Amino acid sequence: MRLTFATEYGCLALLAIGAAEPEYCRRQDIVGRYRIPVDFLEQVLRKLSAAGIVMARRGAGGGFRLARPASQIAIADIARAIDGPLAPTRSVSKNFYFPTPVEESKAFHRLFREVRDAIAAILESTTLEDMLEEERILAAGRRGAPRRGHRSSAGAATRRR
Amino acid sequence: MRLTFATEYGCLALLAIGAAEPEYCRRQDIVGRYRIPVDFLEQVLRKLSAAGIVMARRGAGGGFRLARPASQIAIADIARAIDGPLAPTRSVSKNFYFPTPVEESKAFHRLFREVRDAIAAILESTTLEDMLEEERILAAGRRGAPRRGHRSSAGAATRRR
DNA sequence: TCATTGTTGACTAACACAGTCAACAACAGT
DNA sequence: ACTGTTGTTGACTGTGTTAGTCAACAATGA
Repeated sequence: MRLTFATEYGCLALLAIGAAEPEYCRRQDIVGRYRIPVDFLEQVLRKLSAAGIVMARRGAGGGFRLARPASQIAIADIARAIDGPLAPTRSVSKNFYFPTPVEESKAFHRLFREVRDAIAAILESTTLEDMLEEERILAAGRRGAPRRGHRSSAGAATRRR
Repeated sequence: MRLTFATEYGCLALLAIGAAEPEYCRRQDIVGRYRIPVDFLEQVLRKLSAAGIVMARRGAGGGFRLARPASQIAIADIARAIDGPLAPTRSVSKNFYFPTPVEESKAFHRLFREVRDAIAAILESTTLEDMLEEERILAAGRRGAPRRGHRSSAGAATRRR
């Protein structure tokens, strides 16, 4: 796995789209909230749409919204839709397997698979809802105690799904 | 982190070099044991040498050997020497930090850091010695019960360091 | 001195990444 | 039916990375 800018932009975009639910969110609104080149964002949204993560509606009052509840969208789904394999190398990828030299060593092959599992464990069990909630808590924290040494620290998101 | 062929070849090469200890291991010996393009291997060994993981000696009876005991070489050292950052994205890399878009979201930034930590935890705590031993056990297992349903399964390598 | 070994730097084809662009298609309100 | 708003699609480009090759060079041991 290498998380490219595309996936990073995709995550930010989904934060904006998720926050706008159940309203449709325009590309301009996304670009207004986060610093993303609008023409590039277009491509990213296309992939998210093709993967069935967001749905679009054209015309006035149109835009994008989540195709299913945020609690049903794992971060792993997002990364895979945009950047492909989560695995550090193709030969240990479950969804994008392809042979690579490391298969010549059983030990290293097993180790890399272990890395893959560790990555997947985190990204599969964390949902977009977790991220939205974490952002909300942080925003509330900043409003609640405007300019103080933030004490509540927001904690890790609760894992569900 | 994306583990390229270079790192995969490097791991295999170190398996050969480690197994030859305390003798020097020639490039030809490495290429004999594992299927690696010799001219590419050259570049990989150069990086491992520059990183102080292997040392070389020229001339007859020369070759490569480990610059320190296999138990002191973490797999993370190998990957970093050859492919750079372990982190899934530069903005959460400790050794190769560089800003990326995801920093606009505290929640995602934290999540990606968590992924980085999970990867590092595995790769920092596993050493080349663990890999050599795992390979030895597997080889012995294959010799011990030549063509049977391998029952002993070799188990996970013990973590040290 | 000579064969053996590693060292260095340059080179390349193919592909991925990040970004841009223009023409097109659907939808809502009037 | 018209108009403006919004997403859709495909093509394009410059830069860097990946994987691999090559040739000239430098040290070492016998």
